[in-house]
Amino acid sequence: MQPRAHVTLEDVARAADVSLATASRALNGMRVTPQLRDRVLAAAEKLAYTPNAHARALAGASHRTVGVICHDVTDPYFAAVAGGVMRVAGDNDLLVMLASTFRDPEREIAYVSMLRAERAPAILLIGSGFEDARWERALEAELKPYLDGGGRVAVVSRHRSLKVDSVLPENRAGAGAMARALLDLGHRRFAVLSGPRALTTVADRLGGFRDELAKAGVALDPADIVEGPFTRDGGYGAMSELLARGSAATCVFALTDVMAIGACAALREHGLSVPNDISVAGFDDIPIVRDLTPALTTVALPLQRLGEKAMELALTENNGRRRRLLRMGGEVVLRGSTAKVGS
Amino acid sequence: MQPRAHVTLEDVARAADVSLATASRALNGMRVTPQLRDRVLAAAEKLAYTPNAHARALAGASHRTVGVICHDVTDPYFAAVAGGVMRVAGDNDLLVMLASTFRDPEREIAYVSMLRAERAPAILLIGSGFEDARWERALEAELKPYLDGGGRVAVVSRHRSLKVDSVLPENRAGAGAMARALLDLGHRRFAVLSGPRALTTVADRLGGFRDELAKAGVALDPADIVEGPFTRDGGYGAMSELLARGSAATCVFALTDVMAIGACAALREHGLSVPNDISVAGFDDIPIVRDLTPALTTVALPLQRLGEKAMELALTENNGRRRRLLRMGGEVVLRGSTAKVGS
DNA sequence: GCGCTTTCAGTAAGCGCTTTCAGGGTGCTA
DNA sequence: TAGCACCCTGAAAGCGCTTACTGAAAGCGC
Repeated sequence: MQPRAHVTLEDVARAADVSLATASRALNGMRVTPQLRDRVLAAAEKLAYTPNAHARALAGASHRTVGVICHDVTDPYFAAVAGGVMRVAGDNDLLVMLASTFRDPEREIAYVSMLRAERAPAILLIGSGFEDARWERALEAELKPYLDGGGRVAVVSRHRSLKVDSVLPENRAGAGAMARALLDLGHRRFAVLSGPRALTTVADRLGGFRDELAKAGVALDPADIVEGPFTRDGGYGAMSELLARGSAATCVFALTDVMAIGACAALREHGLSVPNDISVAGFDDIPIVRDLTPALTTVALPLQRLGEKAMELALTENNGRRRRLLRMGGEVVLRGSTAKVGS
Repeated sequence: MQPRAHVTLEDVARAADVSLATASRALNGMRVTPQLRDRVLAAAEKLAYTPNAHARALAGASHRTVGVICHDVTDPYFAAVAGGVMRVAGDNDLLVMLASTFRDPEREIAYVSMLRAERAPAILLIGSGFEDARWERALEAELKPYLDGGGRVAVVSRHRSLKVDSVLPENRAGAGAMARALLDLGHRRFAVLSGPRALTTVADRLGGFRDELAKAGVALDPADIVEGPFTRDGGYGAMSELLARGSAATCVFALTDVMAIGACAALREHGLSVPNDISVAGFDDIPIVRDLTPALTTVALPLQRLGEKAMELALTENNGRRRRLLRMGGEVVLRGSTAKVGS
C-alpha cells in the first residue's frame, strides 16, 4: 500500500462513505448517528488521519497551544518559571511551546511574529526586557496588532515598555532586604556581581541594594561592582576579576543565583572558603542552590508561581481593559554561604 | 482608527491598489516592478500586516520551525541537550519550539500530533522511551504518516521501538566503565538508585553496571537497589529509603546526576560525609555537578553534542533510507564524591 | 512598421477544514 | 391519513494565502 502524502478529511469521508460535513462532525464529537460516527472513526483510525491544524485554524477553529518565550531554557531560572506556566496550562488542557531567544532581540521578535502568525491564543514573555528604544518599538509593533486581534499577552518581569498584564518580582525591594540582612550580619564592605546594565532587572536589583546600603551610610565603591553575563561563567569571570582587583569586600552579592554559583567556583579555585573568608549571596532561589555546599543565601522568589500567575493572567479575561500588574515579593533566605563578620 | 481583528493580504492589496497576487509576490520578494513593490511594502508596514501562517502553510509554503519534545525542560539533562539542538537550529536559521511531556505518554502523542498537524519540517524526541507496547504503537501510528508525508524525525536515546534516525548514548558501556572505575577504588559493596524500570535507559544503565560487577565476581544485592523517579527528590527519597534499610554499601551509584544530587542531600541530612563515609557517583555530567561540593563523579555524556547531532540528523537528507544510528560514548570522570575504600 | 518573444500584473483555482443553510426522512398529533 | 415539528445529513461557501495560467503591454529583429 502506497501511503499518500497526507490523509485528508476527504479520504476519511470517502472511506466511510459519508459527506465531508458528517466526517468533520463525527470527528469533533457533534451530533451524528452512532452508526455513522463509528464508521467515520474507524476509517480515520485505519488511515491514521490527523487533521491539518492549519486548515482547521484557517477555517475558524481555535487551537490550544500557547507560546512562551524566554531567554534561555538552559537557565534554571527560566526553567522554573516555565515549569509554573506549564502546570497551569496543563490544568487547562493547553499545550505549551517554549522558545529561547538567547537574548537576541531579533529572535524574540521572530518568535512573537511566528506565534502571532499561528494565531496562538496567548503569548507569554518571560524575563527582563532590554532598555533599548528601537527594540521596544519593534516588539510593540508586533504585539499591538496581536492584541487587537484578540491575542492575549502576559509578561514576567519586564515593565518599562510593554503595556500588558505583568507579573513583577519585586527586585528592588528584594535587593534592599538582602542589603539589610547582610548589614545585620555585620558586613560593611560589599562587592556586587552585576549583569548587563541594559537589563531592567539589573538596574532594579543593583539600585535597590545600593540605596539600602546608602541608608545605612555604607557606600558601594564602583570598583567593587563587576559586570558580566547573567550566566554561571559570567559569575565565575566577574568573581575572578574582582579577586584580581584585590577587593577588600567581605561579602559578595551576585545579582542572580546562577552567577553566584560561578562566583563560588572561582573562590574555591582561589583557595578561599565560603563563608569563612568571604560571604556570598545570590538572588532568585533557583532549586539547586539548596543542594550546594554551603547552601546559598539568596532572595527567594516564588519562581514557579511567577509562571503560574502569568499563565493565569493570560487565561483570564480582562474586561476592565486596564493593564493588570501583579507584584510578587521576594524573601531573604539566609543559608550557609553567608556568615557574621569576624565569626 | 478602529483596528480590524486581522489585517489580511487583501487589505494590503486594496490599500496598495494592486491585486492579491501582486501583493503576495511583492511580500515574498518575487519579481515585481519596484514601484509596485514599494507601494505594497508601505501598505503592509502601515497596516502592521503579518501573514497568517496557517493560510500560508495551507497554500503550500513550508515554514521554518522545528519541534523538540522532551520529558521535562526543568531537568538540566534535557535543558543541556535542548541547548545543543538550538545551537544547530540557530545556525540554520530555524526556530525551535520546545515541549515538555512530563513523562505523560498521552501528552507526548498530543505534541507529535500537533507538530505533525502544523507541518513542522522536523520533530525531535529527546529522552528515554517507555517499554510499553501500547504507547509504542500509538506513537508509531502518529509518526509513520508524518514520515510518509516527508517529515523528518530524529530521536535521542530511545532505540527499542522507533525506526528513525537516532543518537544513542552508550548507557550500557558507560555504566560498565563506571563499575570498573569504582571497583578500582576498592569498593565491593554497591547500592544503586534506579529510575522507573519501564525506561529503556534504566534497563541499560542498570544492566551494564550489574554485568560489569558480575565479571569481577561482585553481586548486586536486590535489597541494595532502590527505585525512584528520575528527579532530585526521587534521588533524595531513594537514598533515604536505602539508609532506612541500613545498607552496608560503601558506594552509591545513582542512574542520573539529578538523582545523585538528591542522594547527597539526604546523606548530608543524615550526618554522613561524602566521600568519607560513603562514595556517590552519577551519570550524565550535567553542568551543575562540577560546582557541587564535593564535585560529583559521573559518566560524562556530551549532552550538548547529543542535541547537535540529533538536529543534524534531522536536517540532513537520508537517501540511503536506512535508519542511521549514532552511538556516542560516555567517559567516567572521577571527582571528589568518590574515594578509595578505607582512605 | 509587422509579428515575434519577453515581462509582469491579474484572474482564479485550490490547500483542508468548519459551518451555515436546505432538504429529506422520521415520529408525533389531529 | 394528512400535517407539523424535529433531527440529521449533505451541498456549498468561505477562512487567507500561493501559484499556475491568462492576457496585455512592451521590446526586439527584419
